[in-house]
Formats: sequence, structure tokens, C-alpha cells
Amino acid sequence: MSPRRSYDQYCSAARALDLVGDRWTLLIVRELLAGPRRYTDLHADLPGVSTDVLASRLKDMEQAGLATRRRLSPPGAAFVYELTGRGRELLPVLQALSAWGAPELGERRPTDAVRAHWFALPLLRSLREAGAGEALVEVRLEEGEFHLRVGAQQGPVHGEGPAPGEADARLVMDAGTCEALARGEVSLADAVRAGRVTVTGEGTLAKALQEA
Amino acid sequence: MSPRRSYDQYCSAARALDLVGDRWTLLIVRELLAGPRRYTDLHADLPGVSTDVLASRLKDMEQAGLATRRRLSPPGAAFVYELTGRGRELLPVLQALSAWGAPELGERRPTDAVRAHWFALPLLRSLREAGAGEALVEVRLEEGEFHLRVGAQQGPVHGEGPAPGEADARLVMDAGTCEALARGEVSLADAVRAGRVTVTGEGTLAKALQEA
DNA sequence: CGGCATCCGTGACGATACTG
DNA sequence: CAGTATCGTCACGGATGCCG
Repeated sequence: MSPRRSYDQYCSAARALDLVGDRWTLLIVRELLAGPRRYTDLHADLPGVSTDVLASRLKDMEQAGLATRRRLSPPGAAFVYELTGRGRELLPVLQALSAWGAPELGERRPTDAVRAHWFALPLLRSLREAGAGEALVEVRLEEGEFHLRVGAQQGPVHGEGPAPGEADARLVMDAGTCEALARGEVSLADAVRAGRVTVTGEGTLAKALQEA
Repeated sequence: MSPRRSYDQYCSAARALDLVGDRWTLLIVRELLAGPRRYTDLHADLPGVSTDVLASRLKDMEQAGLATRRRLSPPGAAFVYELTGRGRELLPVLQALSAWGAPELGERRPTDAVRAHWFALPLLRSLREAGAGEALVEVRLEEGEFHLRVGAQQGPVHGEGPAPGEADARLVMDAGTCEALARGEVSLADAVRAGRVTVTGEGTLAKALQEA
């Protein structure tokens, strides 16, 4: 438990970086945007992080009030880590980073790891630009299925598997299309028009996307 | 020249952090938002950074296309570092970090360094929330004077000294008021109403702020 | 004097092994 | 499963030196 290193600058950006500027911290937040996660799952979806660094960051984030550690009720009484409200407020930071980093994605490198839910932030942006307000959207990729809560003010931003309940829209696309959306090369409307994204559902969002 | 360490994840946020996630990098960007700066000036306004790390980061940023190194025309033919367009696009990232970090500011700690222009990002936010569109604003603090280009699409976001040309508004306030604005405790409109900020100028922005 | 490069001590990081 | 322990390596911060 080191006396955490600080920039010691009376500047709000520097203060933010004091808390989330360490290596891996913002990527752990990215993972926790999917809701409560176990240590092992975090470790699996953060390839490259060492076990001690992950444990250390989680403790730091707990102390900083960004995350909490909670024991699930039995059976399966494992510990899960969950974002606090303050932690969830980092969503705009991750959105800004994700938007800025989109042009850097390029082609997938052989050394790159991929997870389906890493496309959640880019797709949130695509959906927002397509005019989606508050909506529950189901996404089906080859790598897996997940759902997005566009415009949700609290709770998980996305989650694994199909939507819990009636989705406002359901998107099916191939890997290349999803990557092109993530890189910002095409808009969601364009991809739908080109038949690269299949939209189903009865909600207003689904209708709007289909008629784009 | 190390083969820069990467997260090796096909995720736009991770790619962004590959480029700007290293210690000091985003604070260097914050400094360069003030326009071209010399190495020595950067070093003076980034207390705590070691000389080799600053030089190394500047090289990395040059290689990444975030900044350029340019020789000023004589006399005073020094080198200056300047953000590229791509580098300036990091403004939303810094704005998001600054907004998130505002509640963490608290009271000034004895170990905290301060520079007048570190209040530029918080004040930009205050001005945006007060309804300012594109405007040139002059700010006078006890620690120094600087000017802001609210809503500017290119060029420096702020600069030292009085505004070059006719300012749309001029704000004078004391240190405590500026810090309260930065912490997000009060809105600019409230501060003006309370007489803690003096607004002068003839432009529509000045009128709007005075009548708030 | 501005603009770094070099050296050095300390701490953070990454990989692996191990434990309750 | 959920971490802790150990260890080699590298990055960081501070000081100093060099060179135009």
C-alpha cells in the first residue's frame, strides 16, 4: 500500500489522472461497465495484466471510491467487483478516449486480443449518432452476443448475452462490419443501407434504423 | 527508443491509451493546448517531470503524430513544440477528465503546484454551461491573466496574457471564486449574480453574463 | 542559458509459482 | 477461484554533465 503517487497539481485533469491514470485502471473500468464481474473474469478479459497488478488496482479503485467488492449470495458465493456511481461517471472519459482512438484501430494485428463486448463503446457512439435515445439494444456478432443500454443513467452500460427483456432493436452483423463501425469508417445508417447490418425489432428505434 | 509498450487489444480505448496513457503525456497535451511552447516552458509548467521523461514523451508524441517540433524564426530561434490537428482532437478527452476530476479538487494542498492557465479547462466548461458559443474571453486572476477561445475549432485553446484583439467578454475574479468554479461548486451565472465575478465587455456574451 | 543525454537509486510492472 | 509471494526488468524521478 504505497502512498499513491500524485502529480501534486491543483488541476482537475491532473487530479483525475491521480486516480485513474495508472496503467490498466481505465481498462478495468471499461470491463466493469458490463456490471459486476469476478476477479477471474476480469483477468480473462484483460489479457496481459499480471495478477498482482490487477489485485492492486482493484484495491486502489476500492479505496478511491470507484468500485466496491461484494460477496454474492450463495450458492456460488464468489466475490464480485462493481462500479460505484462515481466510477460509472467515468463513462464520458472512456467514450472520449474510445472516439479518439477509433482511427488508430486500423486492421487487426496478429498480436491483438479481441472480446465482443469491447465493441460496446464504439457501438454506443454509432447508435447515439444514429439518433438513438434511451434504448435496450441486442447485438449479435460472430464472437458473441451482448446487449447495450443506450442512454442509461445508471446500472451496467452493457452485458453479456441476449437482452434481459424486450429489446428495442436487435442488430446482427459480421466482424468486418463491426470493426468498420468501430473505426468510424461508416455510420450505422450507411451500414444498414448497405445491408451489412440486419435490424430487427418492433420499437421506434428499430423502425428508424430500418428506414435510414 | 523502446518499442513502445502496447496493450495489444483491438479496442479503441486501449489504442488511445497506447498513445496517451503513459504518465505525463496527457498533461503535456494540456500544456500544448496553450499553443506552441518551448521545452523549458513545458518543464517549468509541469513540476515534477524529469528532464529525460519530458524529452522522451515529446519524441513519442512527435512520432505518434500528436505534436511537431519546429524552429522559431530568428531572432530567438528556439525550438517550440506544437499540437497537430490530431493532437488537438484530444481536447474532449481532457475536458472529460477535467469535468470528472473537478469534485476531487477540494482545497488546495500545501504540496500542490498551481498555474493560472490550469483553470482554462474548468472555465471553458463553466462558459459552455453558461451558454457561450464561439467567443474570445479574457480572464484576470491574481495568479495571472490569460485568454480563452471558447468553441474554437482549431488553433490554441487558450493563451497567456490579454486577448489578442477585441475580447467578447472579460472576467475578473479572485482565487477562491476561480477554485469554486473549477470544483463545480457554483455556476458562472451564480458567481456573477453573487458579485464574485466581474464581467465587462460589449459583446452579446458579456451582456448575457451580466444579465444572468 | 536552453535543450537535452547520462547515470543512478527506487519503485512499478510482468511472468511465474504457490497457497488458502 | 482468488488472490499472495517472489523475482527480474524496466520506467520513473532527481541530479549532474555536456554542448551549441
